[in-house]
Amino acid sequence: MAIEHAILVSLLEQPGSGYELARRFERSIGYFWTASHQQIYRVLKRMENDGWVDVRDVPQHGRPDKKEYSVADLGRAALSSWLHEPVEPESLRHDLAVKIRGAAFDDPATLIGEVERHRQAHSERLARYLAGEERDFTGAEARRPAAAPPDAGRELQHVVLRGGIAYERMTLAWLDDVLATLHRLVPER
Amino acid sequence: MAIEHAILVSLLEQPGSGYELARRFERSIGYFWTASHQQIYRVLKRMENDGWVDVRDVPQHGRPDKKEYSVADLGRAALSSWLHEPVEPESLRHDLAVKIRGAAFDDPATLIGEVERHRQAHSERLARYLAGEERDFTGAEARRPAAAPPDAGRELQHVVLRGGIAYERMTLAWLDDVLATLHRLVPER
DNA sequence: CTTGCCTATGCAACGAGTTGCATAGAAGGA
DNA sequence: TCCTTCTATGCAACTCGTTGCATAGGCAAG
Repeated sequence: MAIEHAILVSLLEQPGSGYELARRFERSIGYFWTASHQQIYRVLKRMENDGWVDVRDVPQHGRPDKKEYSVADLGRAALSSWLHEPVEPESLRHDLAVKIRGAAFDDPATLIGEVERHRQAHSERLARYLAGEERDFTGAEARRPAAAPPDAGRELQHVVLRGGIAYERMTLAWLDDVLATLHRLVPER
Repeated sequence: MAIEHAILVSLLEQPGSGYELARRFERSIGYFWTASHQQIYRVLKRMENDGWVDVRDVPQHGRPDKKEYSVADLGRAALSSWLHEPVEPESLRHDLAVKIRGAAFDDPATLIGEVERHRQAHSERLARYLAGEERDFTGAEARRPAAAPPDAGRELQHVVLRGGIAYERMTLAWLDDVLATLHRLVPER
């Protein structure tokens, strides 16, 4: 119900093509909302028909032309009205949790490798988030003169990123808990 | 890709009807995997056709008869093979994060009420989880004689619940961070 | 020179999930 | 008495998201 809105936000932060949006969804925006390029193209077309976005053909040399999308007035209005209506607090879809409870009816040892894999993946995500934070928010380069006006967009992007960091840290701690529990249940004789 | 597996785990823990499963999905299992009754009935029918579950008609007095499902050998095998194959580390779908970044292009003040609502909902979830932990795992009633064999299923259910608790605590702390950030951006003059 | 990757856009088919509606008897409160 | 809630099962329509495939030029490595 909200891919449109994620795209609107991303295009407001920076206009771009479907392809560029797809890459952003692999990075910043995608940290808390994923989308494949097929889906993005389909939704962009619908948004164009609804007058939410404007398109501009951008010829390029050495690579295919692209269509640069930007947010139209109708799109801005749609985003605004969505921001004013309540959304449900999210609920988790956690395959791994199902597997862990399922392990009671199988050999818990088979899960150890899987949990370690997830731990690795989350550890890499955390490293990426922290690098992004250092680069964009807390690094020396990122610091601006004290007189500069506080930038609401920057502040809000940062607090969302802090959420991602907190999530990954919590998940890593939990996965360690899971591993300790599994090792207790499977004493390697 | 895994509602079937969540149902199999739930039925292995305790056989039951579609209606009972739907209620479990509102409680324990549903803490990390949600499903509506319509979906559950549809999937149960498919699982029955595939021979993953057995059905038994249970006549009741004073209320409609029910169909009690239990896991068949094929279902157990399907669960086992799923447990042995890797799943992708989950990625978040967080409407609120999109809204927060979107607030940069609208009035951030409108979000404060929404964030407080989410805070309230997560606070209630945490209270429910903690009550469940006290009741089933750490309470005096729950304690069993030291000589009792360690129950793998119980241990695994508990570590999953600890994950839910950690998630809610982390989310509450983050929402406080978000609220502080929003109040900083909207100094109520 | 061929193989594979990167940019760039898109269709078609399928599967998963949501929303709305329907049925039906029993129990309990206004 | 009527209205709502609870138990219990299910269909139909729709939207959302994934997977597989297709096209096509440029660029770099082997």
